[in-house]
This record gives sequence, C-alpha cells and structure tokens, in this order.
Amino acid sequence: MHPTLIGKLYYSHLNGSFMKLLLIHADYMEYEVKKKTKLAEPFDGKGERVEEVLVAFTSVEKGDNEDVVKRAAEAIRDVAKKVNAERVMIYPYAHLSSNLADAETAVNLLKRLEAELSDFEVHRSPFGWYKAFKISCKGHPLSELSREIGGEAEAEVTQALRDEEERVVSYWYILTPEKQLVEVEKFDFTGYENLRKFVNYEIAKRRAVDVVPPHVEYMKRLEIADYESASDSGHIRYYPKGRLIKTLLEQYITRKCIEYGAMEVETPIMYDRNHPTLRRYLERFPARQYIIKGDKREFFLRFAACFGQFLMLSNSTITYRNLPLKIYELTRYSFRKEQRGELVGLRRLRAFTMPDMHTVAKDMEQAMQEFFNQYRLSVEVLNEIGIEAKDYEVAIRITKDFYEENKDFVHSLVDVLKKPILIEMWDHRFFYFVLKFEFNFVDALDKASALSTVQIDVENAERYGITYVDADGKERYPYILHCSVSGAVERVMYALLEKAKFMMDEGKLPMLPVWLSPTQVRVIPVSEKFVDAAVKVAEEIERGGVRVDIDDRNETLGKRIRDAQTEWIPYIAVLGEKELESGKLTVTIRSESTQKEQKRVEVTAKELVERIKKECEGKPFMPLPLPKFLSTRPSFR
RNA sequence: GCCGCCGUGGCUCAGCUGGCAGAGCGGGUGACUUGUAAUCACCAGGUCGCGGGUUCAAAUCCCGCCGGCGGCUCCA
Repeated sequence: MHPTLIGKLYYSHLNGSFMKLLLIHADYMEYEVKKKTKLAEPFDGKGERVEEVLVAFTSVEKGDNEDVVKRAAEAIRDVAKKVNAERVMIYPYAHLSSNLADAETAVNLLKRLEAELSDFEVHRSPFGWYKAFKISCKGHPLSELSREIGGEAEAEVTQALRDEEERVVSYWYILTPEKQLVEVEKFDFTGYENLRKFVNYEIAKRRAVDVVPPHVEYMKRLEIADYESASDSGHIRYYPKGRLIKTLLEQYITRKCIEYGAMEVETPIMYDRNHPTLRRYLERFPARQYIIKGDKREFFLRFAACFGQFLMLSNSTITYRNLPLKIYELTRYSFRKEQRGELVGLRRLRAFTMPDMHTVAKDMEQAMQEFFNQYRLSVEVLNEIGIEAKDYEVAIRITKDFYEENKDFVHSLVDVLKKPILIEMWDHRFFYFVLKFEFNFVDALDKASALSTVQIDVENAERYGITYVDADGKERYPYILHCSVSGAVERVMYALLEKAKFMMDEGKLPMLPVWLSPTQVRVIPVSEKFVDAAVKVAEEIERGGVRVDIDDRNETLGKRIRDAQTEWIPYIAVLGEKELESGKLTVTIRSESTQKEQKRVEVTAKELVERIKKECEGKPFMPLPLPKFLSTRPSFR
C-alpha cells in the first residue's frame, strides 16, 4: 500500500449488534411478578398464565433499532407458523446478552415488537421486574430455537445499493453491422434468431421450458461430472474424463493469456472480511459470500482474482514504461454463493474455475486499445476451443456519457464479428466500469449465459491505491481492465455439451472436439484372438501422442461398437483377420457419420495418428486418464 | 431466497385408492469366440432421500428437513 494514499481509506468496523431471541413452544407459560428493579416499567398486574404459546425470551442489544425489530418479528412469526402457535409471549430476558441496550430503548423496542406481531394474540411480560415463571416446553424438534437478528451496517449499505441499482435506467439498442444504433423494439430480427432469443432472455426474461438441461444429462452419462450432495449445492465432482477435459481447457486458456503477454501469478482464496479496502468493495455488491471463521478474524472466499491481484498491484512499483501491464491467474476456485434456485449443472456453480486477467492501462486510449485486443483474443480463444461466433451473441454494457464520447470506438467493435450487437446503455454509472462486453451462449433451452467478458474499471485503482509513475515523475491512477477470456471453464464445458445437443438435433452425431475427447481412438479386436494385435496397434497409436484404449471385454463386436458410440469416441478402429492381412484398420469416423449412416474408412495406424495430430495442432495434450483396457476400468456411476 | 413438481437396487423407472419391495440395464459367474446400435443362462444387489407423526399395518397418508428440476428474483 502506498503510504501517501492510505490516509484516504477509512476503517469501519461492524459493531456486532444483534437482538437475541430464545423461542420455546410451550403447553403453557405462567409468570408471577415479585419485585421492582430500578429499571422497571410501570405495571400493576400480578402475572398471567397463557396456554399453547410460543414464548420469545428477548434481549435487546446496543445498536438494535426498528429495522431489527421488524426482522425479529418476522423470525418469530416464521417459527409460530411452523409450530402452529396462535399465541406469542414476549418475555424480556437480559441473560441472553452481555451487550444490553439501555432500558428505555429496550422497552420501546419491545413494545414495537409487540405491535409488529399484532396478527397474533400477543402477551408481553413487564420489563424490569423480578418474576417467577413456570414453563412447560413441548419438547418436539422445533420447540426450542434461538435466533440472532442482525442489524449490521452492511445489510443497510447493501440495501441502499440495491435501491440505487433499481434507479439505474437501462436503454436497449441493437448496433447493426452497418453501425446504426437501432432501438431494440424497432430492430428486425429476421435472420438473427439466436440474437432474438438472447435479447428476449435479457429484457423480457420470459422462458417456458420443462426438461432437464441436455448438458446435465450428458455430464452424468459420459462420466464427466456429477453433483456432490455431501458438499454445498453448486460444488461438483469431476470424474477422470471430466478432469481431463477441464485440465486441457485450463492449460489451453492459460497458455493463450501468457502468449498474449500476461504474467501468471497466484493469490490466496480468502481475505479478511473487515480489511478496509476489500470491505468497501464487497459492500458494493449484494450477492452473498462464503464466510470462514479463522482464529481471530473472519474471512470471505474470493469471487474472482481481483482482490489478490489488486493488492499485489498496489504494492508494486509500476512506471509508465511497464504499461500496459497484465497479470493473470486461473482461479481454482472462485466462490459465489449464488441463489440456490439458480444453480444448474455446469452452467452456474458456487465454486468455479475462471481465467482472470487484469490489465493496468496508462490512460483511456490505452485502455480502449487493450479492450479491443482482448475482444479479439476472446473471439479467437472461444473459436479454437470449438465455440464459434454463430454460437454466441455479443452484448455491450456502457454508460451513456462514455458512449457519446467514444462512439467511433464502440462502433468499431462491430467490425470484428460483423454481426449485430445488443447494447445496454445506462443513464449513469452504478458499477465500477464504464464499458463492458460479454459473449453470451444461448443454450438448447434458450437460456443465455455469459462466457468471455472484458470491463474497463475506472474506480478500483483509486480504491486499492494502485498507481504508476508517469513520465513527469508524478504518481497517477491507471485504468484497469478485467478480462475473463473464456469465462468460467465449467461454463465452457457446459457450452460444448449443449452444442453437442444442437449437433444431434441437426441429425449429426453429438461429440466433443477431438483434442478434448478423453478417448480419441478405441481399438476393438473382433475376438479374443486379436487382442494381442490390438495392443500392438494401440501402442503404436499411443506413441504418436494420441489417447487410445482397447475394448478387450468379452462382449459381442456389436455391443462394443455401440458402447464406443455412446461414449462419443471420435475414431473407432476395428481389428480382425482382414485388418491383419491388409495392415490397415477399419475406422469409423464419428464427425463424418450421421445418425443414419456411418462413415467408415480403411487407414493405417500411422495415417490415423497423422490425421488426429493435425486436428489437434496447437492444443495441449494429456495422456489417457483411465486404464487402457476396458475390462479393467471401473464405472463411476 | 420464494412458489411449484420430483426423490424406490450403481443407472432408468414400475409399484403409490395403505396389506410379502419389482423390472430392464449395469455388476459377478459360466457358456459362446463374435465383422459394425444391445448373445444366452444363473447369481448377488434395497435403512423406498432423512427425521417425526397418523395407523393393527406406511415406499404409499400428514408435517419438517435435505437434495434435484422448472419458474420468479439475482448474476461484481
């Protein structure tokens, strides 16, 4: 942290105020007033007995307010409904807290609580008296519960931000390939069906489907990944095939970023919740974090690499000669506690892997130049992975001011893909960025998900104290670009699987790109007699740098062919008497076959290897992550 | 998070007006030795998601929880 800048940051602690409740569902509750204390509120009764009642022993703490009371009432109402209690008794009980509010406040808030619960028959025992009581707890599972009702500053900040976000007005346009900005209602979507779906999803948010997403079925059936119910929702297990696919994608994406000029780093996955800089960044976003309790401090799990990388940059000495400066990290994992109802398969997870590159740019001109380069890099990366421009739609989110000042630049983006772009324009800036693009994949159920994205951040350099020394010797705040060149790796896998579903709908056979296929060649000996020969051929293919396995199981040829096909294996090589004589293999090529007709060729092992090597050129390679012989291979489901 | 639907061998599902837990696939064993989408026979395998309740009796009815799917909301 730069000493000159630290003074600008202020430190605000949570004060830890909570209203404490102990809830007892009782057959009856009976109390008798004995003696006044100094704090007693006026009361002239002797006590009372209430049958079938939910008793709320309550402590009011310092800092509690009417907002807390409302939430406390909500919590009591919630429990009362669950246990089917029609009567509630509020019983002031100081012993639940060591941080009590003053008596006057406490009485006021207890009265408010009573009023908030007027939909029940409410009894309130008097505050500040010594009382004797008898209670008969019902003893069922929900009959004894405690609640802490938080009145954290954070909740209020978040609410205020939510309100502000609601006030941001969005205007929607389509930027045509001819660089016309057309209001979205006036755009003719004929010939742009996918864009229509995306726009509909973004603006109308109307969807009506009632099937399991195709990729969820595929990820299970192909033993790529599956839910892990012993973990939190949205945390997934990857079987060997899934892990291989993910490894290859991760390696490829990382290499592309490094080749682009980024320096790979690694930063921690958890950070102090009360760290002054981070805390203010967190507060800007309503989504919940995972919280981990340390020895003394509380930590949140990162939702991206921003924290670690920005802290690193703020401690670095950077000059104008170093710019643009790029650092990169593959976050395994980033954590976002997304709403439960939103979690589906590989599409949205609570723990995911994301390439996260940050670029420090000298000025807006350099930032825009980088933005443009990274836009093209993203197109290239997705394309080489197997997700083509026709598979996604471009969205640009931009503030009105920034658009007005940089019209030509924004319009130039349309030249890259030469297809219409959805533009969301905000009347003022709410987020930390002035410009952002996303590539949105539209799936088999017409749902859209963002893959690649780049943003120009105009706020965090100052917040984190990231500066560079300019040619005149003065410290300046740079602009920072956030780039996820492919989006989450899991989401890339989701897109590839959904794309396979599209292939099937078109009458083709679904498959993954050959470089990502766990088994690239399966050798099937016609009968046991040919297993040795099959092993020899497989060894030759393997030496060529291809993932190959051998189906040596005691099954009919037909059965084994069929199994290879249901595994989406790109090349199925059969070996029998005929092949031994000719020295060639009979190979079924999946990509050239259709559901009606198989494409079969006769090639030597060498020719097959050459073909595969050519298809996978420039892509990472990992050996087969499973036993080579099918007969020795376990099934993971 | 809210609303709705679902949860039965490893997988896909039947059984659900309460009355002995089933099938196919997969797995094991054996026979067969295979030429491009499922060879035959036998065997093993289940706290019916978990916890309560109603009942002589619960996979089946009721309540709560957990998990999944869909919708809403959200998505730095």
